[in-house]
Amino acid sequence: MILARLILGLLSIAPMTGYDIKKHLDTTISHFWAADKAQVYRTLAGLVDSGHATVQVMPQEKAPARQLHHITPSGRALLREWLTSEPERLPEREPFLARLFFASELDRGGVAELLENRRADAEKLLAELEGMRAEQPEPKGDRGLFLRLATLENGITHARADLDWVERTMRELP
Amino acid sequence: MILARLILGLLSIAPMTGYDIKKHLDTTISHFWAADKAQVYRTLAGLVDSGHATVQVMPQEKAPARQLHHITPSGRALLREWLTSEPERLPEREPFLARLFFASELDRGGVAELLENRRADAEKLLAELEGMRAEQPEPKGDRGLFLRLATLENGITHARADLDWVERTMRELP
DNA sequence: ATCCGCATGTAAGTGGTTACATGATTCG
DNA sequence: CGAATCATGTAACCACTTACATGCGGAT
Repeated sequence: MILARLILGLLSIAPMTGYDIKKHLDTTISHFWAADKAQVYRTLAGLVDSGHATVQVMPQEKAPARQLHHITPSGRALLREWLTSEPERLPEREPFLARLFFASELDRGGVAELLENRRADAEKLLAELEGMRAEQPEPKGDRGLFLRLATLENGITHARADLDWVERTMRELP
Repeated sequence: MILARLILGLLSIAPMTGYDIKKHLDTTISHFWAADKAQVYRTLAGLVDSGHATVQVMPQEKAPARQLHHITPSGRALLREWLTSEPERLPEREPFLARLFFASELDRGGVAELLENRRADAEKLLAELEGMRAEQPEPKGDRGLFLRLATLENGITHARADLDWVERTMRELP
């Protein structure tokens, strides 16, 4: 459902193939949504079936024909409707916290190791996100760009918070 | 998979019924993992099938018999193995950020509303988590309790970070 | 030679959600 | 009198993942 909206959002910017969409998902969108290609192709087919997108076949000599997808007016209407509808909250799912919750089955060293590994991961993630942001231009009043950057800032804020938390927890571990 | 481990974790503390497990999931565990009862019962049956748990039927007069589940040695071994195995990272999925990314389809007022709704939600979540923590005792050197509280602290840290971020974003929105 | 990028998809399986189904007891 | 709590589960569905399958061209 949300993937369908995300794809409509991308198609609202420009017509694209499944392959193009997958590339966007893996780069600019990766810090807040993941989807694999099987699902992208399936969802895209669904959007065509329901009339929210149309396909234009572009033959190529050296590769399979590009299936260029265009958003339709009903697709654009659906996108706007989604943006103003009740926000959906996904259930929380944090495998690391699940482990930590039961980590007293391990000895103190085992717990410390679990935390140290998490600290290293958090540091790496933060560096990655900061690297991405460094590549982006300043928004300078462009609201679209500002909002796209804001999603990245959100990721950075959370990554930093997680790192702070893990360092604090390591210091205080009894 | 992770739910199976979580259930083993609970059974390692005390024998429980599916109903008991569901109650724990909805309270102490709710801030980092969600599961509905259909899935709990199915997973529990799977643990029995694979020999990681056994069932003891406790008949009652006024309600259906309690199916009390006990962890087996192989179940406990599996739990420990999980705690020390490579951490799993779930794919990111943040529907709100997905919306924000494409929110320039709306006018400035629409974007401001989206952010304000998020701010209110974040504030509510933070208050809920802080309420939960207020009910908990001080760990005083009890590592198990300290770790369970740490997972809650993690939620609070992130909720606070999100609130800061949304307030900053609202102030800077062009 | 081998891997990466381009470009399409299908098949089978797992994990998770929603709705259905039952029935006694207790509290407001 | 109605809602919540205790206590069990099944059936159907949906979303998502993993593995399979193909094939050319360009770079290392």
